[in-house]
Parts: sequence; structure tokens; C-alpha cells
Amino acid sequence: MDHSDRETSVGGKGEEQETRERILAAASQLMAQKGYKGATTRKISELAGVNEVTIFRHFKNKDAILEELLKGIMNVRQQLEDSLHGDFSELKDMLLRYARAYYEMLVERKEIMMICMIEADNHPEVMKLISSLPMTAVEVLCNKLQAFQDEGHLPRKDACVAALMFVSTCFYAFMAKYRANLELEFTEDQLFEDASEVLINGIMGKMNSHR
Amino acid sequence: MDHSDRETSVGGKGEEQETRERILAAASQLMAQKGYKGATTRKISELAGVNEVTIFRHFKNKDAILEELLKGIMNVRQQLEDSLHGDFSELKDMLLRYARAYYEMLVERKEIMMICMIEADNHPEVMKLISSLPMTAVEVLCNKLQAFQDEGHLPRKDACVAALMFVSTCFYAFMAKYRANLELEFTEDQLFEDASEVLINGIMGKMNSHR
Amino acid sequence: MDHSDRETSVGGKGEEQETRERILAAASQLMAQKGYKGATTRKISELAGVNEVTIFRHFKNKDAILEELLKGIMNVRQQLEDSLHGDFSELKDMLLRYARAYYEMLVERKEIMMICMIEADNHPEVMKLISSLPMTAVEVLCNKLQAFQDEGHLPRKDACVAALMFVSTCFYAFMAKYRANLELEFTEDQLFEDASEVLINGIMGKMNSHR
Amino acid sequence: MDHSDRETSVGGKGEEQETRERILAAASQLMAQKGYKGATTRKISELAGVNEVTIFRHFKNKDAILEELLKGIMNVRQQLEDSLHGDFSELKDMLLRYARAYYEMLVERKEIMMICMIEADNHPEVMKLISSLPMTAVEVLCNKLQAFQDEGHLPRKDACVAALMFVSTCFYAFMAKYRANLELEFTEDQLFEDASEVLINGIMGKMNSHR
DNA sequence: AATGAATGAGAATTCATTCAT
DNA sequence: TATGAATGAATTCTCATTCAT
Repeated sequence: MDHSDRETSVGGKGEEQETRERILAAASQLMAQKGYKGATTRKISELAGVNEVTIFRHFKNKDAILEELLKGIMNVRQQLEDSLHGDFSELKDMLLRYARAYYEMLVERKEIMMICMIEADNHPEVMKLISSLPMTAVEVLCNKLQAFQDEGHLPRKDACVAALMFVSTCFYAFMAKYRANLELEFTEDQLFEDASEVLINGIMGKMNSHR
Repeated sequence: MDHSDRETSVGGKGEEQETRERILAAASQLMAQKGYKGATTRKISELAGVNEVTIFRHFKNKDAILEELLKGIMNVRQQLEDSLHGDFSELKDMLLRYARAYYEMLVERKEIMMICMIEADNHPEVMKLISSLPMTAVEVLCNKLQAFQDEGHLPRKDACVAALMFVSTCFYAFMAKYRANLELEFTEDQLFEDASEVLINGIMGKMNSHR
Repeated sequence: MDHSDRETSVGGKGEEQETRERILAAASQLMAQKGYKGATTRKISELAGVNEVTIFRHFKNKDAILEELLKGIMNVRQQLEDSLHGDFSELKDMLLRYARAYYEMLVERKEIMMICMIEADNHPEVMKLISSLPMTAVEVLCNKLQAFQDEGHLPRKDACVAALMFVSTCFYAFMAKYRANLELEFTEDQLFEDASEVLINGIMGKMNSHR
Repeated sequence: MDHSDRETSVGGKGEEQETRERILAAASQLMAQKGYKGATTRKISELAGVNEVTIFRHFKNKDAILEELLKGIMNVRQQLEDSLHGDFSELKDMLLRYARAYYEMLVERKEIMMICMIEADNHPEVMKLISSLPMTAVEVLCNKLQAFQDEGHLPRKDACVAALMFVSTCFYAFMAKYRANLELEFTEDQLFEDASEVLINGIMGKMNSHR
């Protein structure tokens, strides 16, 4: 990024890393579009602007590229939890923040998410990861809602279903846009805002009706 | 082995049809599991219990198999609409019915749904279809909700978001089970019931708050 | 072999077998000349006059070709023993017959013998076989000589060394001609005859000197 | 790492030479085990503990390594002849010395001998050399025996066959041990001793019978 | 002098598809 | 109608070798 004179003259290390990144980026894009098999090493090399063999100097084999890409999907729980700080009074803002954070995470990982969906059955290691992001998202939100339940702000049951509905909505929006190339008739932010409202009412109304 | 005259002249037709079905079923299963490329003609023929070349006597080429499979995804709107008959008083039952109908449709078409997700970018004709089932589902539900709005039972705005949330939830449950092999901690029916309740409260609560 | 009209018209089976044989013959020749690696599937296919891929319809992979070839090296003990029938009075003729039989066996298997020598370290299954022909030859002759010892025709000790010397000579002649392309200054038959004589004298002389 | 001046100017030469030797040793070992093709430059460099490219700074190409190795096979005649000094009275000792000298030569050159056997057909320059050691051995021994014939100690004919048998035996023992990993049931020295005896008796007995 | 990066040629093998029967 | 044989194109990956530093 900061190609200072020193780096340019010494060269080597920076360039090598850059080549590696270009290969990963190309592989990520192609695998997301065409699947693991469809992303041939030839196509990856062409898109990355390197010789096909160079790929194999950087990665043991094609599988190793996928494994490397999969590393990017992990460790999202903390970020999701961070976006949920705050107390019950700002629940709506909190949900909005959460939706945005989750959606952004999905978008940032859209290639690898697609790869996971696509290759779930072909690569066992993928199967384990595939649920991590979506299910973690449900879990984290569910925990927060249950905390509010414990504080008496929300009715006892069903926090999980509500969390699932909310996360589903974000995920669906993501899939519609990035997999099906569909344009929804409202922006994501509008959707998240409305969905937050519906959700809160849904749980609270429930609370009321339970009372 | 016992190609009697009857079978050759009359039953032959049936056999041929059956062969064709077996090929389609095998292709469907394999493509759903391994993607279009992963479902090699060899594997399809083995699973279908026919000779590899026989495939090409029934279908011009591999693409033609996919196209044939895609036909099964269309024309679901009517069935979805049918499940939504009734008036506002039985809204909850209606939603429950809708969720079940939609979920069942997804499950019945799970292979081809997966293929669509997987191959969206590779087969342009798939891309057009991919949104048909999920988006039709949103649309149909949305229309019904808007009808209730027109009748004054529901607040003006946001029917679409609510519909989207509801359909998303069903879709998410479907994906969790059939793509990620995850077991949710409640049955689909419990989920649908709770989700219906949350949704109704969500929209009604909104109505209240808007008033 | 007997391409009768029926076989020609019905075709199929015979042709397939023939293709397979041509591939084996080509592989045998090339592996003997150039080693396992040097005998590329491309070269094999060219020499066999078939398409490269056809090889893989007949053999699972390249290794399977070698394994098939290796089968030809086994079960030589019986033939060697058969050539040793007769009693002590015709010892010289017997040795001559044995040398010829053994040498012919080597020549008939010259390709596979060479492959074994070449690939001993690369293919463990080869290692086990490699000694079979040469060492069996020593053993069989040694047993016969020991039988004569038991009958009192030959001195007690060293039958094995004598057998080893005799077999070595045949093997050396074989290697000189077929691996090193050397022309010895006498025919194989002359060599075998003289060697038989030297051997008999060697053992008998020993007998005399021992007495 | 610590390229001190001394090492660069003086020791450098030694280091460079040492590197070269390490490459040759590694190549020799690997080619003997795995053949010319099996001994990849990568494996050679790893075994030699140098960078792969370094090989090409020391040798024009892979072939040049083999050519260098082949030089080691030449000029053995003098040593073989030296081991044959002495007169007829000590014939048995002489043969024993000869067998040991020849066997030791083979063992010292076992890698390159194997390479020659393996690559005879692939490298024309190898073909010329391949016979040098074994055939020189026959020739030298044959000459000595013929000298004894000229002195009247041995019968006229067949010295060559006897020499061939003797050398064959040594060679066979060498091949059994170093190529086929076979353990003979007696030590090399026992074998050489017995073989010498058989040989002498063989020629002398012949002499007697001719008289 | 030595090394890390890069590559063209070629390896074995798979795949969808055609041909001939 | 169904099948066994055959194949051209493409795939992943290896190897010897060159370039630039």
C-alpha cells in the first residue's frame, strides 16, 4: 500500500505478498461466481495476471487456496457482540446497528459466503464453517434479547424465533442482492429500520398480549 | 432382459419414460449435492443405473438436463395464492398455512433450489428463475397483506417488509436444514407458529403505534 | 489369433482385447527402454496407435499398466524345473537345456526384466518380484545339484555357488546383449556349452580334489 | 551467513567446491534410487541442502550433472590389472584378490552403475560407458588367463568363458545386494573363494580332460 | 555468489460427447 | 433402443530452467 522507495528498491517481500493477494482475490471472485470447480486455475491466473504455475508456488494446491479463503470467515462473534452494546432504552438503534453490522459482514465476505453455500457438500471443512456466520448472528442477538428478558423488559419466550426472523431478513436481503442480482424496492437501511420496528412491536405486542 | 413384444411395443414407451425420469432424478440429486460440474455424466449414469451414453439419447446434452429440471420450479404462484384464501379474522391460521405451503414447496424443490443458488452465475437462464420462487412468495403474501390494508385491517405501510421477514424466516429454516445440515432447536411448525404471532403483533403493534 | 469371419463381423470383443494388448505391448517396450516415467502415456498411445485417453478406458491409471505387465513375470519355476528332468549321466545336456530355457525366459521377458531393474526403488511391488526370476533360477538349479549330491554323484558342498555361477553367466550374457547392446565374441550357445563344461569340471574336479 | 573476507577470497573456493560435491553426491544417490527423471532438481537441491537454482550455477543443466558423474566410471582398467600381479602358483589368491577388487569397484560406483543400467537407452553417452566396467573386467581377467595359457599352465581354449563366468558371478552378487536388496546365504568372501576354486577346477579339469 | 519469483512445456487424468454396432 | 469404444478439449499439477536482484 505504501510503496515507499525502500520497499520498491528492496522489493521482493512486498511483491510476493501482492502476488499472493492477487491470486486470493481472483480465486475468491471466481469461486463465488462459478463455484470451486468452475474457478479453474487457468482462469484464476488470468484474472490475477500471473502465470498459472505461479499459483502453485504460492499455494500447495487448489484446495489450499480455498482453505486460506475460509480463514476469513471466522471470528466474527466479537464484532457482532460489540455492535449490541447499550441498554433496552435504545433497542431500536441497537437492532439497526446490528443489522447493518451483520449485513456489512456478509457483504465483506460475500464471495466466501457464496463459496460456502455452493461447496457445502463437496468440502467437509466448509460444512463446518458454513453455519458459523449466520448461526452465530442468531445466537448473539438471541443472547442479548434474553438478557433483556431477564431484566424484565421483554416477555419470557421466543427470543430465539424473533432473533431468527431478524437475522433471516438481513440474510435474505443479502442473498437477493448478491446472489440473485435482485433489486429490492427499498434500500437496505429502510428495510432494516422497518424490520427493527416490526420486530420490537412483535415482541412487545406479544408481551402485552401475554400480560 | 425379457424384452417381450408387449414391452417393446407398448411398455417400451413406459420404460423409456421411466429411464428418463431416473436420469432426471439422479441428475437432480447430484447437482444439488455437488453442483452442475460436480454432477458428471458418469456419476449421473451410475446413480440412474443406465449406461452413460443413454443419457445423450434422452437429452441433447448436459445442459438440456438442467433446463428440464428448471421447468419444475415454475408455476408456484397459484398454489401459494390458494393457501392464502380466507379473511382477516383467521390471519394467524392463514400465515401458518402459508408458511407450511411455502416450506413444503422449497423442500419438494430442494435440489433444484440448490442448483439455482449454486449455478446462478454460470447459467443465465437459471438466473432468471432463481428469484421466482422466493420473490413470488414475498409478492403473493405482500399482496394479501395489502388487501387487508385496503380493507382497513392493517396499517398502510410496510406490508412488504413484513412479508419479506416472514418469507425470509421460512427460507432461512429451509437453508439451515437442507444446505447447512443444521438442526434448529425447535420444529419448523413451532417456528412458523411463533413467527406468525410475532409478525401479526409486529404489524398490529405498528398499527397501534401509528394511530 | 483365429480371426474367423464371425469374429470379424461381430467385432467388438476381439478388437477391444487387441487394443488392450497393443497398449500393453507399447508400454512394455517403452518402459523397458525409457523407464516408467520416461514411458509417458502420450508416447505409449502413439506407439500403440490409439488415442491417449483410450489408455485410461482400459487401465485405471498408469500404475495399473505396470501391474498388469508384472503378472507376466510370475510362475516360471515350473518351466525351469521341467527343463531339468533327466539323470546324472546327461548332466551336460541338462545344463545346456537349462541355460537355454532360462535365457529364453529372460529374453521373452526382457522388457519387464528391465523395468524391474529400473524401477526397483520406485515401486515397492516391483521390488518383491525383481528377485523372483533370477533367484528362482539359482534355487531350482541348486536343488537339482543337491539331489545329485544326495545320490553321491557330486561332492557335498557348494552346489549353490556353482548354480549361482552358472545362472550368473546366463544373466550376464542377457544383460550384455539386451541392456548394453554388446555383441559377445561368441554365440550364446557356445557360451552355454563351454560354461556347462567348466561348471561340471569345476564341481567334479573339486570332488576329485576332495577325495 | 558469515562470509568473512578470508572465506570469500580463499575459503570461498573451497566452499564452492564443496557445494558442487554435495550436489553431485545428492544427484548420484537420487538418480541411483529413482532414475534420472525421478531425481528431480528439487529433490537434489533439498538433499544437497542448497537452493534449487544453485544447481544451475554449478552445472549448465541436469544432463551436465549426469555427464560429470559418468566421468567417475572410467579408468578402472589399471586398478584391475594391478590386482592381478603374481604368477600361476598363487592363482587362487589372485582370483580372490581380483574378485574383491572388482566387487569393491562396483560398490564404490554403485549409484552410477545403477544409473547406467537404468538410463542406457535414454542417454547415448551412457550407453558407451555402460559396458566399460563389466567388460573391462572380463577382458583384463581373460588376458591374464591367456598369459597363463601361453605359459602352458592352462589349456588353450575358453579362457574368455571362464573369465566371463567369474566376473558374472561377482556382478550378480553385487546386483542382488544393491539392486534387489537380497541377502545371499553366504558372505561375498565365501562366494568369491568358492567361485575361485570352482573356476580353477573348471579350467584345470578341462585341461586334464583335454589331455 | 546465491536466491526467490516466475514461467513454458509437458505430465497424468477427467469429462462430455460421437461413432459404430 | 441401448451400449462399448473412442476421443478432443480441458484440468490440476510438476519440472527444468531463466530472470532479476
